[in-house]
Amino acid sequence: MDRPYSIQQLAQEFDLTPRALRFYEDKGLIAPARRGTTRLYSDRDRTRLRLALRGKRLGFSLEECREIIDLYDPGQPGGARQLLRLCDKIREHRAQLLQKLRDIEATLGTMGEVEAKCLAELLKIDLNVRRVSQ
Amino acid sequence: MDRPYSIQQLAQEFDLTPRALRFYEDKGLIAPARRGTTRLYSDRDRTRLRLALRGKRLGFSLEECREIIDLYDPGQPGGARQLLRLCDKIREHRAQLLQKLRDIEATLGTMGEVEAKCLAELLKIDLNVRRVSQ
DNA sequence: GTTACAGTTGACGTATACGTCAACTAAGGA
DNA sequence: TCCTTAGTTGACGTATACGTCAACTGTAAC
Repeated sequence: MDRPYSIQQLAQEFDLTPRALRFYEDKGLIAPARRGTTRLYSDRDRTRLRLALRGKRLGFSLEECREIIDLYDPGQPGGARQLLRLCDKIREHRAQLLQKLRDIEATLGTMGEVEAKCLAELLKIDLNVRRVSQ
Repeated sequence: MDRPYSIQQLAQEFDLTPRALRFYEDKGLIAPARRGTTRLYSDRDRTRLRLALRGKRLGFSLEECREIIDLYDPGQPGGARQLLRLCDKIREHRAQLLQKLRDIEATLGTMGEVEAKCLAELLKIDLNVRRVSQ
């Protein structure tokens, strides 16, 4: 279950280019193993990539994505000081996410109203057409 | 209630620079009136700006923000063809928003788990400290 | 062995979203 | 009238996130 992926396989699966994957590696988002010079992507890399793209869709920069991923995928638990910093970062990112949540809800709300007006307008036009064509 | 805002006032209110406001104008997000060469921002400009920044926070490009804003702030109702295109765009943007919503929920979920583990770890450390210091 | 092909490392190019600076202007106060 | 201040238009610079191409390498199949 742990056979490695080639860069092309991973790129296809996530609809990216090899260039993008190498770029993400450069930014510390993933760190695939190597056989010679060739990159071998593990399931862990795949998971980190999935999280990174999730962050991207939410408008986080790659740097922020790396931060978030490293929260989820920590090496060692670390000491109390580290853990407190981790909790702080979590709270910070959560605040941002909740803001985005409010933004989405507001947008969906207005969008619904606009759609309703739009449909009402279309209905009026349709009624006119039927009236004239009779 | 409709006194115009200077570029500095608007910039301060939204924590932007005048340069950013002029850039947004260049991209068609806002179109302030002029007294001579000086820009005068109306409440409508203010509203469009608010919507634009909301879009930005959600990771939309300025171009996409313009599209979204123009959905909300249409000039004339337009014919049936226009209205149908409008509905299509609404559905498209709604799909993107719902995807972001799922992404946020997933992220918040994992974040909660990580935080719980983190707090548990801190508690363990704290207990050890108390035990040793007695 | 060699041919084909996937992969690698630079290096430069590009789109987006502004920052920064220079040079000019228009308006209001001493 | 002169000076200060806010605003204007270029123009170039910069960070992010890759695209693109060139030149090389390693590996697998024949």
